[in-house]
Amino acid sequence: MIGRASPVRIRQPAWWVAIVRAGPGASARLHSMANLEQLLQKRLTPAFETVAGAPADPSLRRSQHADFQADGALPLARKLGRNPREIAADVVRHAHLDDLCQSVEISGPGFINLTFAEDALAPLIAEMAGQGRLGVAPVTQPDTVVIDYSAPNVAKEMHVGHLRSTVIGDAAVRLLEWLGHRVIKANHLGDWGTPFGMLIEHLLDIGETEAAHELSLGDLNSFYRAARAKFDTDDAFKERARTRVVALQGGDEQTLRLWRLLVDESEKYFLAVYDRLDVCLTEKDFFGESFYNDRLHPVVQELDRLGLLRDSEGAKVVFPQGFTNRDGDPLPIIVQKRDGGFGYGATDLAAIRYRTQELHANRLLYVVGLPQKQHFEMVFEAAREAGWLTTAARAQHVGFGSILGPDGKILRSRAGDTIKLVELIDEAVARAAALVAEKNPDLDDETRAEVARMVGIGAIKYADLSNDRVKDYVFDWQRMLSFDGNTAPYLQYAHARIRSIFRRGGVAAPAGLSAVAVSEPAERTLAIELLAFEGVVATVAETLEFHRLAAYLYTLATAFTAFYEKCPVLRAEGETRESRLALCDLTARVLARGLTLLGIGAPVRM
RNA sequence: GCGCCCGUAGCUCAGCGGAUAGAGCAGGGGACUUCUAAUCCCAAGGCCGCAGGUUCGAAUCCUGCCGGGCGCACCA
Repeated sequence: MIGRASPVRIRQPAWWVAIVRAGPGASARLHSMANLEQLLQKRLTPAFETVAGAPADPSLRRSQHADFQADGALPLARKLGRNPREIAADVVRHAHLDDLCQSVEISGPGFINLTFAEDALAPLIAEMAGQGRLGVAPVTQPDTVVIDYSAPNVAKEMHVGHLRSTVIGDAAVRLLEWLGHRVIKANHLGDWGTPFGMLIEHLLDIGETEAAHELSLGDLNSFYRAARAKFDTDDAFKERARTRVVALQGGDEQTLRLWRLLVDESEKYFLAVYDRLDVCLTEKDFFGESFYNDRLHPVVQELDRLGLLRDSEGAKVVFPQGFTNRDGDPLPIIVQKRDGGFGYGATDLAAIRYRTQELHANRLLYVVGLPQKQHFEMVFEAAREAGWLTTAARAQHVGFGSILGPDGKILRSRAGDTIKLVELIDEAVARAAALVAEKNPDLDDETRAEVARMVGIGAIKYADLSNDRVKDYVFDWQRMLSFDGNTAPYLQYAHARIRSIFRRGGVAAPAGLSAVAVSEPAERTLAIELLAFEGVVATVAETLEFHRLAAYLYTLATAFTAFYEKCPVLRAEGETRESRLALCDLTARVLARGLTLLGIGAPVRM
């Protein structure tokens, strides 16, 4: 019953890169007009093909020298035996760009610098502003995605080790659901296994009422420790615990009732934590290890029938291809232990089989720490060999690094214990409340409390999501709660500040504009940034690299600030004012949407 | 031993085949009768761990080292 984020694992820092098994289907999506890169891609690809005589990548990217640059002419030089500048010129001749670009220049060794025309940007922004979905169309072919995340252990406290899985998994749920995929949240609760013998016996010792009381208070650690202490020191207790495990696995009704009590109380507690953390997990999302109990024997039988099952030192195992141990021998997944019990390998295989064959999922995400990378590689390989993971379905280990303290070691309390998640949340909200009170004393108590909650929780989540998830990151209150830099409070403030423009001006966002002026450089920069939203969302949906979305939002907020410095809004008049108000509103909506996708609230005032 | 990950400015991090390597923080210098200064501007700060290689072009790809960390059967 050691959950996926077991402290044993978390204690050990590691940086493991997630494998992204590129399956056959990045989800199909509609071409969006509100994506400048895609527009250029569509125009340049045929031109490159014509010039090269074969499909050739235009190699488009954002540029410091123009809005975009296409570098695809350079690699063609050798292939075609021509000067790359001439190739670039040829491509430009064949590409229809007049209606999009005000300038197309060839520079350096053969870069094509592309600058959009105001007349092209104006209606695109107007169109984006007119849509609720901000230029991001729902997918045409939704995936059925199972996201396996959070995974706390029954009768054990949720601690910082569960933070990343919960936060990253929650962001994945929000993003993929928003894009129109069918998302199934799978909270792989550690609710089964040998420790339940001692936990149930301890429960009996102190009485059900007292046990329920302790657990409902969230005092899970002391409950677990007390059980553990007796188990380690009291032989009679140890024997009772062993007997109890047998009864549990044998389906003894009284034992199952007590087990259920433990699970129920723990689930209530976890739900309270999720609520405080503002994550989407509900009581319907618990798919604990015990859920697969009935499906373990069938897994063994089917592996046997397929000829994949081997006997090794008395245990039933499978040897997925391509893995060896320290002696160079094949590395097994233990399916059934020598004593007849099942290990996590069996549960994980049963879960894959269930998810692909019964839930008909075609994308499986495992938001689990990087030390388990090899384990998942092996399980995925075994599942492929068994035919449970086919080319139509893909599994992705969404791995992540550790959270470090200021000393560069795994984050712990000063006493050296793991830090409870609730304590972390309390501190974040308390710090945020102090900050908000100091910055804006005019807010009423209720608003201030609500803002503090959004800022505090947002700071924790954003600190996590704005870092490349495969790397470790340093947990630092000062930095994550700063209103400067790439932080949640900065983005939230940028959003609130825009909303205050409308409040102060007593105006509503203009609707139904056919064009939004982007003649000022700061307007142009902001417009181009806004139109990049769709591309970023699509990329992140595939890679689950949420720090890219975070970086985008920060760049957008920066672009807005520059615009706001240079371009008066309420003091402007006529069409200019309308147009700028539209830019303000659109920026605020993209910021709010982006933050929402990350699971972070965007207060309208703060 | 085999395998995997990380090493970029003083600090925290982006960039991962394209032009002079970018932010934020800290430190230096400026800008407030404000559309929220909870802000912005300027300057300074880099043998992109080291050495080879591939390429028209390498922080980015390959190989080998160095440093830090992790995994390698009945715990998940």
